[in-house]
Amino acid sequence: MQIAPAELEIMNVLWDQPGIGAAEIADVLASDKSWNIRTIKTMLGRLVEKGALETEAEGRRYLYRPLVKRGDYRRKEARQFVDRMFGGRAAPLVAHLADGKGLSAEDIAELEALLGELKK
Amino acid sequence: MQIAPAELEIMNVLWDQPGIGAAEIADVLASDKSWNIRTIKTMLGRLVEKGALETEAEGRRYLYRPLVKRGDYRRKEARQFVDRMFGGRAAPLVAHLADGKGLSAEDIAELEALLGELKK
DNA sequence: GGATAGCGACTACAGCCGTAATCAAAAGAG
DNA sequence: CTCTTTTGATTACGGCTGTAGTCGCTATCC
Repeated sequence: MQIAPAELEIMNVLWDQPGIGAAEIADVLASDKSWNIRTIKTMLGRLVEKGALETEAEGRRYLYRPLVKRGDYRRKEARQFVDRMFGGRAAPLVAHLADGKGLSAEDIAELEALLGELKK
Repeated sequence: MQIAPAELEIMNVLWDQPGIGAAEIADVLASDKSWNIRTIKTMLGRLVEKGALETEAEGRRYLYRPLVKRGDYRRKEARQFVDRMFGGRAAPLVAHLADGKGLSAEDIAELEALLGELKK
């Protein structure tokens, strides 16, 4: 399943707070996006159509809930991205992030811990 | 500048072998894509229009050469991707790749070396 | 020297995306 | 009950993508 960038913003809200309605989503997004509520509803409709969300009627409105797990989606996208951009090699990706100062000290510590895990 | 996935395939060929023509690109891609030469030419045209490629006339054909550096492009895309999918944190991305067995032993070794560098 | 093959330029077209407007129904305001 | 507001449903529309087809020109093969 294919989730467009703008749709992903909606999914992110719903992954954090499953089971809310269009208006609540608009409220959450209002802080950094200036999307018309219409726009949000259009994207909700498309996401339902795609099978990424399910709806539950609550009175005369819908509550939305993800059908796709955030982790699963991220995993799939991460692999696709690494394949497209780096021929499937993860190391160059990290190298690029590092190079562009995309890694905080915290990230580095976390990565070290991760690698420790992986070596076992 | 925005390079679409299919266009990126073309760019990858040209980053490896700058200064070749449409037919050569088609040859290189023939192994894993089944793109009509027309399709390739269309994408070349769009890439030139976007400023991602420059052309040099050689007789009655063009040779193409990237104007965008592979490293620069990758860096930008990597950051965008991490922002979109992981809220800007690189560690979760690597964790996901690891989880899905996207990391070879070689990758892990490479990452360790990288982290060693970064800690300095 | 006429037919053919290969080239770039232009055109096509459907599907997806971002961004919404319009519409109809229902629910609440008076 | 009638008017307004809210909500989902349907429709719009231009730009980007993937995937070519057509046109006109020129170099080349008989």
